[in-house]
This record gives sequence, C-alpha cells and structure tokens, in this order.
Amino acid sequence: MQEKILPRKFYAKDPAIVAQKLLGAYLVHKVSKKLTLIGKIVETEAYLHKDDLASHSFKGETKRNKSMFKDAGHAYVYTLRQYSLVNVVTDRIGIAGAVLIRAIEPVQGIEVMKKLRKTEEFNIGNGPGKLCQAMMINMSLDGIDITVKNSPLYIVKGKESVKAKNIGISSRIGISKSQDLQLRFWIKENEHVSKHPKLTRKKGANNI
DNA sequence: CGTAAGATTCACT
DNA sequence: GTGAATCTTACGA
Repeated sequence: MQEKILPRKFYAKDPAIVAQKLLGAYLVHKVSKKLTLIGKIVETEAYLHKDDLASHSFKGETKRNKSMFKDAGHAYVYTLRQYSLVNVVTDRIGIAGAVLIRAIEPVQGIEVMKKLRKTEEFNIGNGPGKLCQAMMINMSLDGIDITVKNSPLYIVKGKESVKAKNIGISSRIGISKSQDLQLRFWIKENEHVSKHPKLTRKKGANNI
C-alpha cells in the first residue's frame, strides 16, 4: 500500500468534484501501532455550502457543524441518533462544503471489522453509520487535519483511477430536502454500496 | 425548558 | 415497505 497522503489541494475544490475523485481511494485509520484499518471508498455524497437545504451548513455555523467551516482537508464527524458519520471538508475556508463517505469496501483489518460490526463482510461498510462502526471512527476524530503526516485518519490515492463511465450518479439518500440535486456518486457494480439508487427520479433526470 | 427532527440501522410484515 | 430504537442538537417560549 502506497502511503501517499492526499494533500490539502486535493480537497480544496468543489464538493461534487472531490466526491467523485474520492471514489476508489483508501480511507486509512491508524487505531494503534498494531492496528490499522483500511477501507476503499466506493460511495460518496456531496454537501454544498449554499443552495443546498440538506446540508448542515445551510443555516450557518453551529456547535455541531463547526468543523465544516474549517479549511479543506479536515474531518467532519457528527452523531446521528446512535451512529457516527464521517465527512471530509472541501473547498476553501468559509465555504462549508463537505463530502460524506457513505460506503467502503474492507481492505485491511477485516477480521476486526467483522467483530465490531458483528456481521459478515458484505455488511461491514455498506452504509455511513456502518463504516464508522467498522473503522472505529467517532467524535474524537471530529475536526482533525487529515492531510498531516501524523494524523490517525487520512486518505491515500487508489491504485487505479475510476473512469467516469463507471461512476453512478443519483439523488442523495436519506434526506428530505433538496432531493433534486444529483450529488451521490458510487462505483458501479461494486457490492459494497449502501443501497440501490432511489427509484423516484424526476422526469428528465439523465442519470443511472 | 420542552419539543421536534434527523446525511441511520435493524427487525418485522 | 413500515416502524421503532435512541439521543444529540436546534430552536421557540
């Protein structure tokens, strides 16, 4: 595994761009000296700064979403009910865009992940709350810089870039607002995506 | 202070 | 497909 940590400039772009470029990259969590968990990112969603009612940043900075307003290349972890969800902050300071990591394919530490999830491999990382459980991601990682060398959490580039024709695009999942925005991206024909794309699409949506 | 809603998951019908 | 679990944050009174 190459250890080329993605630099801040990689994240300093539009969330929708970063979301697609993150597909196929590896999410690495150094839990301890002995344990490193790695998952390949197979599904993401972009959340914009403005004009996106579903984004936490829409109503401005709050205690919960303050990490979104940091510079690109930071982690934004928050709790939803009893689960944690992990994002990477994009764009520049003051532009609170982020990319939610929705699904991973287990790469390293699979046995540990199985125990954490109490399930088999196919059910480890196919959901934003699930992958956080599997990779031991929690609120202690909120707001950390994931581009520095000693960061416990970071992302490295994938072995092969995912071609555009192999990227699926759809509405985002689990939100009640701004459902018309096509900001969910996933690697086609990957078994670890969270769920089937929504069937309720607006007429004329030329995706999927 | 009370209440409602939520970027989810799981069990059940 | 539907609904409950479960809990923190946000917001209005």
